[in-house]
Amino acid sequence: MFALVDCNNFFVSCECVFRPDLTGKPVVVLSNNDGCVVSRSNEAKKMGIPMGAPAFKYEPLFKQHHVSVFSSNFALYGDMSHRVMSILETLSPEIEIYSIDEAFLDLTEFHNLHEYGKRIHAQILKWTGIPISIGIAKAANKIAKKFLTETKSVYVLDDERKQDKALHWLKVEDVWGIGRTHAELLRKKNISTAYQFTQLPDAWIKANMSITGVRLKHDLLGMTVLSLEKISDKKSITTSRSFEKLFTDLDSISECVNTFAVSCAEKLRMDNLVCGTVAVFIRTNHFRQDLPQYSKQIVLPLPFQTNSSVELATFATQALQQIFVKGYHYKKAGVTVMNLVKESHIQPTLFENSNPKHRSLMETIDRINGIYGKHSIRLASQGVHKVWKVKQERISPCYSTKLSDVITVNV
DNA sequence: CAGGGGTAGT
DNA sequence: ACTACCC
Repeated sequence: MFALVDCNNFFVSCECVFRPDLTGKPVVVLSNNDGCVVSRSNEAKKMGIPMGAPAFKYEPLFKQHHVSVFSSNFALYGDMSHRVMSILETLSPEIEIYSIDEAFLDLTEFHNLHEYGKRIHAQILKWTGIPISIGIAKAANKIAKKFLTETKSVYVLDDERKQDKALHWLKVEDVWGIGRTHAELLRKKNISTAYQFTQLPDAWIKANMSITGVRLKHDLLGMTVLSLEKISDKKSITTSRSFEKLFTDLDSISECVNTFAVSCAEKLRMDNLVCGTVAVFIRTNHFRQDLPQYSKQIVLPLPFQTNSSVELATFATQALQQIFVKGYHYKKAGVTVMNLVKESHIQPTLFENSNPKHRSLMETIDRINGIYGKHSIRLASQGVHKVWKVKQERISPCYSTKLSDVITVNV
């Protein structure tokens, strides 16, 4: 038996741990740049604020109903996630961390699973303040997440009857693995429950939803025995941002792309990885239907594997020059590094002998930036005056990761 | 005035 | 290159 543990309204719950006065009130957390709603308290959900709602459109509603609005504080959420996961690690012999707020546990060796689930729930709540939901089922599939998490805090699907009931109850659009497009397709075919989906012929599913759809059907029917997946190595790293305004000139975008490339290089070095390929994309604002649209990505294989900020920035700039077209208003760009390899497994090339390039220079820069702040030393190509900033007007303190933000308790 | 970071399949 | 999906 496996458990799926899911933190309830995770980002909002993190904020409420340190603001208990907000418990039971409408609270939302916004995405980067204060763009969209990405986490909602139950009260905010009840008010009809949808997931992904653009903040500017809902500003009047926030005001009117005194909704507490927070910018995203990933230092806080990352730390709270780490706390939850480390406790879970002590409660199960094996755990697969699926995302910042979800994990699978192997409970094979435990008896009285309902009881054990309640114990996990109580301990996480008491030690972190985060409420969680736990679904326990035969396979580590994501079968009825909704069923498991919306009925009560612990739900055990331990026999055929309950499994079947879940399939009938679960709306097809709520199945993990069925997104907007396929949900609509299935609706048109009058398929509304997960059970009805499992009754479709494999051939139809394969033709319309590809091999992943067929696998999903088999997972739902319990035909596949899944187990905890090895936490796999990262396959790519992306840094991308929307710009604060529309850019039309190559120079401005180039400064951004250089900064993204440097950020990717830093992430690579943090994981002791090098990359063999870099990709760059740029795109216009697709909400502006009054402006001509353009979106392009280019993939550039590198002549040698590297994690040097200097090299990656140089190659990313070259790539950008190949896809930049004058005359468009650009809104977003990004850099992705791929073909990641451990630094210790570098394939030496015939004509390059200092791999990864600039090693000691990068170590020095990382150390200095670690002491004096992120962009203390940067490439001139990142822009001399420009400091990259995201809109975060309503960010909460870093209660648990920054000494000066630790709360004071008056006794 | 509308996010960012991933994976997999065709 | 593009689509669909996940959080």
